[in-house]
Amino acid sequence: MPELPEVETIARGLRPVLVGRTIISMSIPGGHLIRQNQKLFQSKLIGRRILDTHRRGKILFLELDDDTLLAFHLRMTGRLGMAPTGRTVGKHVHLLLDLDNDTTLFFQDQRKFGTCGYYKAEELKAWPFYASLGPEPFALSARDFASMLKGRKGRIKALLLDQRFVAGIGNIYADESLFRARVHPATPANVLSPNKARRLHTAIQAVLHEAIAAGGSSIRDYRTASGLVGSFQNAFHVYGRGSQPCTRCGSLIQTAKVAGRTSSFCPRCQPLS
DNA sequence: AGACCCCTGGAC
DNA sequence: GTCCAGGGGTCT
Repeated sequence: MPELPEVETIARGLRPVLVGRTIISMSIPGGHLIRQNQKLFQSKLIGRRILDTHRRGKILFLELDDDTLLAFHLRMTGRLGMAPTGRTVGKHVHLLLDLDNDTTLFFQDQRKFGTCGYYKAEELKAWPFYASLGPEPFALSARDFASMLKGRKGRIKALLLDQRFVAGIGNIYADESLFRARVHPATPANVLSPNKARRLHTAIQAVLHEAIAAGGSSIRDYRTASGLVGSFQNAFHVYGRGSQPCTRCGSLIQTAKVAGRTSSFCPRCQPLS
């Protein structure tokens, strides 16, 4: 599932092949997943040059040359990739942007949870989800993180998954960060000791950095912009490892629903204090 | 805080 | 055939 490291990997992979290219034609098979009127969408995008790519939380942006942006949210199974123009890309393709060098950017999404939206830069803050995003994890100091936990009675796992609290973390990286910090996912945020809060902050940044360096985690669907699998799934300690032995202590990894999500943790390394 | 919804396909 | 995966929206 594309979370921060996967979206960052895609944004970096697309940058060298998209920057400077102009959109010369496009198609919207099926018409799903586009947040705006299709004709309007089409009339705005043809002729636009792509200036850069960037990521905010789990959103991937293409910056266009008239101070507008194309925003992709890949949700569960969304995928962005490049192909020679005209080549059949496969099933579940919802948007094709043909570029001026006989390549095509495609947006594929088996489960159709993903979205694509077109925004004027100054109108972006009118998108409620974007406007309410919390800080980027790498821009968050340990001190600020600790103070954000104060007064939050909810469970720490729910908070990590809340994009308004901190942007970009999903189920995989929440579980892996909590394991590394030795914090139980159901711990109320406001009872975390200063020491544990600091460990968790360190763990989040380390896990995300390592996952980006590994090109993300490929459980099933995720691929980089050039179609490669990531490798961070090989470094998982808890995610998807229910009833397998803990890599640290050998206890069996447990699973439980926390914040409506399957959560994997080591009952011995991550005691509920 | 939890339930349901969106959607498809893999596991059983 | 049933269950499950889960990001975000919405409703209770």
